[in-house]
Amino acid sequence: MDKDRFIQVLNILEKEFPKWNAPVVSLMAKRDKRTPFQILISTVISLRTKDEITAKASEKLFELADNPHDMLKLSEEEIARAIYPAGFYRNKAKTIKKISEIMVRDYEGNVPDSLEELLKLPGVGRKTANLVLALSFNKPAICVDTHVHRISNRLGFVKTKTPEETEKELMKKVPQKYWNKINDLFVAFGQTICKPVSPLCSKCPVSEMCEKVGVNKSR
DNA sequence: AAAACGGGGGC
DNA sequence: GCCCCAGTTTT
Repeated sequence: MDKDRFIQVLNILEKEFPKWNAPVVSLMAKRDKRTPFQILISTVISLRTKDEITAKASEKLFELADNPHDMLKLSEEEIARAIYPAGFYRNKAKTIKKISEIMVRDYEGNVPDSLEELLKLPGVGRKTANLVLALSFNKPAICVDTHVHRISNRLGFVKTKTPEETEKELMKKVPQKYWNKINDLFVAFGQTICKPVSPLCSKCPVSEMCEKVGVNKSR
């Protein structure tokens, strides 16, 4: 699959899943009204967690604290309780607390806006850092989660083993103006149609361009 | 009853 | 590279 077809896929998916209105991407629904801190914390909560649950857990936590200073007033137990349904709650609570501490101590309560600084934060890897850059600071970034990794490979656009390889390949092959659309569209697409197991190829709007129609497993 | 879930860290 | 975190939803 060449570059033009990949972009064609993005365009088709964009019609299928209009911006801010994707069927299940509720984490994104209010993101333009969220502060960078809220987006960062939501993204931490979202690790290995569906976005509807993420959205609910985030709202509950933000009722208690929506900035790093207030967050530090909460105990780990209180944070864990608020985000409990999202899973990995103890790890995430610790991470949220540490991040808040670092923001207050080193960044005057702000979220750093460079990839290097974000990656230094505990619990923040490439996926999280890139998503924060894209959503909080409107910077071009390709956020490669399991959906982006899987779908890019299924389409045959890349042949990679790790998300990091996928990120590099996509950055090479896709013009920058499309970078921020990829994650949005592939997550919506991946959760509803191009699912990891038993994808709904018969309902897929881009099956004609897919090299793996009828696959039954992840890649 | 299993497997899967918008990863990341520790080893 | 492997294993852990974890409850809820889906198959």
